[in-house]
Amino acid sequence: MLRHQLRNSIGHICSIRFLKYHSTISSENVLQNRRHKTRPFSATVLVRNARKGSKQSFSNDRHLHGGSVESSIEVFKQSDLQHLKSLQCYDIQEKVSGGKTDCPATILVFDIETTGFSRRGDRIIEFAVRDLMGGKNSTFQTLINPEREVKNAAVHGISTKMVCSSDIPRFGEFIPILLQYVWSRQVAGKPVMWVAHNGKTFDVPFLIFEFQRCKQEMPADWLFVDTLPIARQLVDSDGEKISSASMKTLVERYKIPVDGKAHRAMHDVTALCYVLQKLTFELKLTVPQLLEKSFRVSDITTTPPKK
DNA sequence: GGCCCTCTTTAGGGCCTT
Repeated sequence: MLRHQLRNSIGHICSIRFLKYHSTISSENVLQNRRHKTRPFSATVLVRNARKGSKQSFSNDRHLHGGSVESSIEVFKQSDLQHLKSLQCYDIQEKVSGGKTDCPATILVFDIETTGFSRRGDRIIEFAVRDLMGGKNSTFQTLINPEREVKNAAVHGISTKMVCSSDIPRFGEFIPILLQYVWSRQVAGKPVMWVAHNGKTFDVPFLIFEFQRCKQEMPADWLFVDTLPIARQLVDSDGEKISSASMKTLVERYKIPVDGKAHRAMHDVTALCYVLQKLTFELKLTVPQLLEKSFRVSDITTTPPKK
């Protein structure tokens, strides 16, 4: 039995366990040859200040532009982390010593906040991602300027005033920052596997439409995994399939001690990291099996967004 | 809007995401 054990940056102690490595799908199968190496994330993007006509520099350094772009955000309390550590079955630190693992993909857990549910009519206003491998700069989040009123601030607490500002990057300005982040995390010869809850019908189509609006193409070697259909395979104590597979239900099921505000992107990303760990352990899912369940942008049916 | 389930498949309703 070969285990893939990953470490994320949640206090450097969280782990994810995948049982039974018997891949029928290899990195080479899912990734076109690339020569990326893991690099420090130091994206610098010139963004024109629409109001002042000047140029500003964005990077992933902490607390830039009024906190709109941040890294390494801690959401869970240390006491809660100790509780979670006690639930682990092994010591992840040993398995990732040397900073290398045999995991066949770079796993990026992500979440977005939007102005609503319509992929065509609404826009992304916040993006957060966490590389399960952890380490320095493993997290990344930013507000995004939708250039329109935010009418659902009651849901996530993100107001029009917070995002419709010249110092908040528009999505087109965010894309090169995102690509630089991914580039800094991607391991040579291995694919990037994006993970989101209900990603196939929400997060990923939103990303696709935003890229289309900006006339940009998403990298062909990006794969996506939706945890919602996976979670729907869970059964309750009576052996019946669970009636709800929402994030709220899963957080309660696994007794994940969340802190902070739900429906903020990084909060939900951190919760999903724990859910993914518990989910894959309970269903005995390996990373190769997750890769087999993954889909590509080309698998999503889309029509051009309305302008 | 896509997916899943059932009282179904020539359909309808609920879930899930903000």
